[in-house]
Amino acid sequence: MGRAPCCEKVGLKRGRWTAEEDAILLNYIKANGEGHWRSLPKNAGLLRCGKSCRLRWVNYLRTDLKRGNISTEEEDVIIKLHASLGNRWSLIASHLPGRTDNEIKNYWNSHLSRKFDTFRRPTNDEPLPSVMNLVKVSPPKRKGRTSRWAMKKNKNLLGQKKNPNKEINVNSDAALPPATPPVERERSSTAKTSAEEKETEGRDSTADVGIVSFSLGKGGGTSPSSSNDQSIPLMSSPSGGREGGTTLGPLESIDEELSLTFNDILDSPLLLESSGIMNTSIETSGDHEESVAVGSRLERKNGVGLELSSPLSASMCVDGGGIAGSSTGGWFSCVEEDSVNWDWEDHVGQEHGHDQAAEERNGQEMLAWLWESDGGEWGSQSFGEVDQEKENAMVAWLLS
DNA sequence: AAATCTGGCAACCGCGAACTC
DNA sequence: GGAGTTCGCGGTTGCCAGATT
Repeated sequence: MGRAPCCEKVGLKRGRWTAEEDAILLNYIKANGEGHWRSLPKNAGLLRCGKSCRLRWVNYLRTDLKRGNISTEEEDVIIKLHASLGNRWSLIASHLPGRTDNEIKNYWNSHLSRKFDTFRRPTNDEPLPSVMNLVKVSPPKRKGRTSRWAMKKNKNLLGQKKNPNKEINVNSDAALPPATPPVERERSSTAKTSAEEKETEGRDSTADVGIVSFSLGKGGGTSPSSSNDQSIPLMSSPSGGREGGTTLGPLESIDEELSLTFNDILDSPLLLESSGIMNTSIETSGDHEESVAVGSRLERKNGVGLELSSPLSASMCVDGGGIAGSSTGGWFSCVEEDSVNWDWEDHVGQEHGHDQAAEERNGQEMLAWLWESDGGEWGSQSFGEVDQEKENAMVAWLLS
């Protein structure tokens, strides 16, 4: 079915909205309510496309919009939800009252995706480095403007400058936001500033290489495992570490306190002093421990699989019921974004003879395992505690 | 002081789903 | 049930501020 243009575009104004147009639109919606976007411009006397009016309202004029910085808490939510939901900005925005999908999308594209690019997954053409270098090498010096983060930093140091030529508010009505104001995303916490500084430093200077170590603690526990005894907790099972199996579900179900965000890693002194080697230790139940060096070796023993989806998150699964030897040890990824997802199977799996057929087999095994609840069918036990793990795994697996 | 360059963000575009008649 | 319309979403574009050369 074809789609008619939302409106006649001839003679319509485009580009930035003026304060006057904002006032007209705002007053009209106040009087008549939102909706009927197609007829709204005509009724309101605006020479704008209905879609444009809607967008302006949704992204800017709505009175319930939160103005100002994206807080670190919001940023963490964005990161986690993006890892879980992907680029479903409207869904992500629905978890952040007062934030619009466009705002979040822009924030992700301009702030967060760049961070993740640092840790991007190697392309097929690129050989997997024997050591995962987490520290950026200094790029060629570039001409032109520095990053806005650096600018903000400078602003903080030098004092706030005025922004002289932004549009003025059309009236004094407090309900009417200024038209296209400068939105200063001053970072609100010292931790964030610290991360930004690291980011800037990482770009502008040649970093020495150090060692990054962290451990995967089961049930929220952190098990110091690296040679320098420094470890930071990665995401842990929301169910808290039951003997015989730990599976991470979708990110939203993960205990906030136990999840490691990208900022946590960036903020970690471990990264600052890093040499690029990530030593990952998994302590599953106390009776055995697995250690892998990220990017170089992945040992898969005793049915333990590890998938480090990205430096943002790592998930592990412990064989507890019949999927031993699975070459898809990481049953699902909490990160859907390809550029972010560091899929062990692409690299390590080959080393271990991983192939497509095996992957399909494992998918079937996964299904079989999930199906084989005690009652033999879904719902027979209404997913008690024992099956919650499987349910989570199934949901994540299907999402992936 | 001018030119160059880049990041950030507002706005646009096109598609598909949902809705209406 | 089908055609037309509206809405909402995600990707992309282009303007602008301002640091650097």
